Amino acid sequence: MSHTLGVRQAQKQKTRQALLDAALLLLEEQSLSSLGLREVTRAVGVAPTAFYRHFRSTADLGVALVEEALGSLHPMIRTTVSTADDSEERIARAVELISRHVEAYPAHVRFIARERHGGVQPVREAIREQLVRFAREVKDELAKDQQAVGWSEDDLLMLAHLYVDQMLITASLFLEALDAAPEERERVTRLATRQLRLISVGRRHWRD
Amino acid sequence: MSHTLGVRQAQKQKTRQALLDAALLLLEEQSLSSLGLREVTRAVGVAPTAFYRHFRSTADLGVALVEEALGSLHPMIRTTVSTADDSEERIARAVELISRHVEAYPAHVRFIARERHGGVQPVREAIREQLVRFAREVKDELAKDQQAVGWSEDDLLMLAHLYVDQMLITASLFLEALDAAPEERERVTRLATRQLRLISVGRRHWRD
DNA sequence: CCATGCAGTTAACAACTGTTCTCTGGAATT
DNA sequence: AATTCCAGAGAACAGTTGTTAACTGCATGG
Repeated sequence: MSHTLGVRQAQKQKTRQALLDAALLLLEEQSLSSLGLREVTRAVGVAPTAFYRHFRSTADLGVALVEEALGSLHPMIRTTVSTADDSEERIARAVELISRHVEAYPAHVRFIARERHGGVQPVREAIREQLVRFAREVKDELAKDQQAVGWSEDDLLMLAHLYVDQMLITASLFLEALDAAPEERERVTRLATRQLRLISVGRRHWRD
Repeated sequence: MSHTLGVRQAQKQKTRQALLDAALLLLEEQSLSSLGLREVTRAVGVAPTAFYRHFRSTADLGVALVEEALGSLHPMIRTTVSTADDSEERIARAVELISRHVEAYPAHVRFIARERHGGVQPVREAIREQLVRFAREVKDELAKDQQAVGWSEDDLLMLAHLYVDQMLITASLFLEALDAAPEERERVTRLATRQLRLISVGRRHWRD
């Protein structure tokens, strides 16, 4: 806001972003726990020691990637779930939204799916933390709906987590189908749609 | 069956199992894609080159671990879902069964959760293949139930995948809660129970 | 009993890793 | 205009990795 940051810091952020981008690319066919510091700097074209100017370790870089990746997932999840009442068209729209997001940011989706249960503890925790935040937001969104009158806070949070997990599973399926035949993507769409539908039916008849 | 296998092959299988065990132990705090061949042999106490007598690569060892880990998950999933009609007590029993399994084979559960979306393609495919098999079996089990009269094959398979995924999510939550306070495990139990309950409600009111 | 098979060993290789210390050029500050 | 600061370079380190080749000892089958 105050002023455009100097040439110095601009260049620094530029190489920092280059490191993040290169890492994300390399992580398409390996996990973070095997990603080497030199490997990343080599891909960017800077000296290995330059890495330390930006990150303490590759685990540290991983945590930064969590922020970036879930920063892009955030608006997607909000939009998806805020329109997640039961009507058939809205479920279809939610699935479509997930599909589009996977096409737009495949590397981000892959990273989160892979490192959520991956071998680097700080990264796992960062992801878990963010997903808990998301679930809470989803819960707040669900609470606004008229369907939620008889629901306890705990039950709403339970449903929210179900939605968030289901969303990640669906995104992961779309990811696997990315370079497959279009009919495969159609299959995933229909599967995800019906699973969401079943959850919605359960939600509608919960208070019995 | 035919005859007890010779001293030679017995010893071979013994070190092979030792390699698998050591690998599983090392994989508690890293992913397969960073697991080194020498690391494993060092832990067992054999020469690095001995590794090649049993596995082509660590990826190959990973595929073998999939067989082992899902071999132990197999009966668990069958039992869980075959008793998965709607009654409250049976849901509770299923969750209890998952919890017990995680306590009995934490390393197996961790391995599957971690490598399902991990960085080693052959292992990912092996896991996916096995889970599809499981889902098919679960589908067949569901088809036997009286509730399944109006259901199409596709819808049954859809529900089966939902159950399988939910089971893995729950197992993973129990795993994280393993060395936490007992109250945390109780929280996971109640969460998983209600999520399964919601799916059951959706299942009961599906044909509307 | 002797010859073969084969699980595991030893040694060596080129390549790679993370981390340290020292240095440099140019932007930022005074 | 002079000084400080600091992102990145360069070189070197001890340690690691996967893979090769040639070997040894012992259980096995003829």
